[in-house]
Amino acid sequence: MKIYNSISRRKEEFIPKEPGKVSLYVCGITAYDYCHIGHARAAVVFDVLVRYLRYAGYQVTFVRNFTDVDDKIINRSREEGIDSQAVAEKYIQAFYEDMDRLNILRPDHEPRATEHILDMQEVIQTLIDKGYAYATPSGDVYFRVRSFPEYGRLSGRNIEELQSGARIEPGQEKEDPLDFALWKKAKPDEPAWASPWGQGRPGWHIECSAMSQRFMDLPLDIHGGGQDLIFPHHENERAQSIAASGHDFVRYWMHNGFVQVKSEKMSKSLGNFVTLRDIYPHFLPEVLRFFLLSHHYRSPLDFSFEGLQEAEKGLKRVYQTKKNLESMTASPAKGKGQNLPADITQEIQEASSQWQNSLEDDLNTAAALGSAFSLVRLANRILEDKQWPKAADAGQAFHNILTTLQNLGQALGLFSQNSSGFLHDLRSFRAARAGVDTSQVEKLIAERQEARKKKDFAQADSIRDHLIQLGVSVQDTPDGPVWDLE
RNA sequence: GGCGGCAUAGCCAAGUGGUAAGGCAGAGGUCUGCAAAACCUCCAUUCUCCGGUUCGAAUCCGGAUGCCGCCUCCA
Repeated sequence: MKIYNSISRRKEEFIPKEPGKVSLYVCGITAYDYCHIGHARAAVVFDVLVRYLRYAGYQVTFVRNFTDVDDKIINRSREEGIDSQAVAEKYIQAFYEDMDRLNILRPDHEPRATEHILDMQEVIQTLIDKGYAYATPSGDVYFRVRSFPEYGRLSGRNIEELQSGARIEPGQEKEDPLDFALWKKAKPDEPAWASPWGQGRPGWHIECSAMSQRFMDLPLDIHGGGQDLIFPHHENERAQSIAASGHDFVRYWMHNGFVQVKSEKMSKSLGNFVTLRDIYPHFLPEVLRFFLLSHHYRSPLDFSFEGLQEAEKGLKRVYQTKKNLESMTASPAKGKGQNLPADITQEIQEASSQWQNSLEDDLNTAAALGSAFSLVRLANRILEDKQWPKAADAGQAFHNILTTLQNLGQALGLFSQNSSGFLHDLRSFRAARAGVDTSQVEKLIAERQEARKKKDFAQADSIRDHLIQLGVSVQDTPDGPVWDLE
C-alpha cells in the first residue's frame, strides 16, 4: 500500500514497523460542542483506513483520544453553568451518537486526557530532566523549542520565520517566545491537578504525546488528523515525543483535507459550519458518508446540500441494483448451458479487483467507488437482458458481483444495510424533505386502486395527476402500486 | 510578508510519462394501454494560460493568472 506521508511530502510504500501489525493514533475531538462535517470527514477517512488495513490482513491497534480539559471546555462550562467534566461528558456522548450513525467503528482505545494526567506529568518530568523543558517560578512548564534542532521539519517552517510572528503574552515567563506550554498553573475556578510544579493542568499538545506512547510503542506506524493540526499541534507533539523518548515518533503522518463551504473553510468565526445534527433530519447518514468518500481525502471538499442530493442518487442506484441482485440470487434461474459473453465476464473480473488497487494507492476512495458503479452497470446489463439472466454462469456472475460489493462496502463502510430497508428509509427522508404527507399519499393511492378496479381510468388518472403535483409518482407493478418521489 | 496546496466536460470528481474512470444533469432508446420508475446507449480530439524537456505530458520543469489553506484555537 502507498501512503502520502506529510513529513516527506510524497507517497511512500507503507511498511509497518512490525510485519502484519499497524499502530495508529488519530487526534480526536475537544469535547465542547456538537460535531460538524469536518469532524465527520476526519472520522470517516481514518475509519476507512482502519477498515481497509484490517481487510488487507493487518492487525491494527487504533487509538483516538478525547480532549476533556481545555480552555474552550472551561468557557463552555461557564456558559452552561455546569462543571467542565459534565460539559465534556455531554459532548462525548453526542459524538458517539453522531459517529455511530455514520458507521464509524470504535477505536481500540479512547483515552481521555483527564485519565492520563500522571502519564503526562511523567513525560514532562523527563523533558525537564533532559533539559528540553523548564518550570517557571510561578508554576508553568514550557518546552524549550530551540533545544530541539529538528523543530519545524513536519510543518516545513524554520525557527527564524516562526520567531518573527511569536510574542510573549503579558504575565508569561517564557525564555523564548517560541516556547509552548506543557503545564499551565491553575487559575481560580479552573479544574486543576497536583503536580511537582504546583496545582495546574496539562497543555494541549502533551496529552497526545503521553497517551500515544502509553498505549503503543514508539515509533507509531501512522499518526493522523486534520491538516490544520500539522502546526502547531503535531509539530509540538513530535518535538515532545522524540525529545522525551529518544526514539523517532511517527513513521507515516497522514492529514485529511478540509471541508469547505463555497470554497471557504468551515469555521465558527465565519458562521458557516454545518453540524451532523443539522444534516441527519434531512439525509441518511450513509448518504453523508458516501458524499465524503466520493472525494480524495487530501483534497479540500466543498460541502453543499446539492452535493448531498447527488450522492443520495448515486447511493440509491447501488442499493437498487443490490436489491435486484439479491432477489435474483435468492431464486436462481436454471442455467441453460450457454455462457455470458466473454467480455462481460472479463469486465466483472477487472472491476472486482480494481477497487482494492485504488485503496492501495493512498486510500483513493473516489476511484474505488468508480469500481462499485462499474459493477452496478455490469449487473444491470445482465439483469435487463432477455437471455443473459438464464445463462449457465449468470448465477456465478451475480454472486461475484454481490461479493465484491460486499467486500468493497466493508472496507468503505458502505452498502451494508438491508437493501429494502435502506430504500424504504430513503423514500421516507425524501418525502419529509419534499413536505409530502405519507399517509395522504397512501390514501390517494388506495382511492386510485379502487377506481382502477372499477375500470374508472379517468378517475384513476386524475388521482395520479394529483399525486404528481404533490411530487409523487406511482408505478403500477404486478405486485400492486409502488410510489416514490419524483 | 513567509510556507504550502489546488486549477480536468453544464455541475461534482478520479487520473503523477503512453494517448481522458465514475457520478449528477442532458439527449436518444428498451419496457409500458398511456405514464412513471428502472435499465441500456450516447455525451471532453482535450485537461486555466504561455514556454520547455521527451518518440510521447492532464501528468515532469520554468513562468503567468485565479482560488484556497496554514503561520492564533480548530478535523
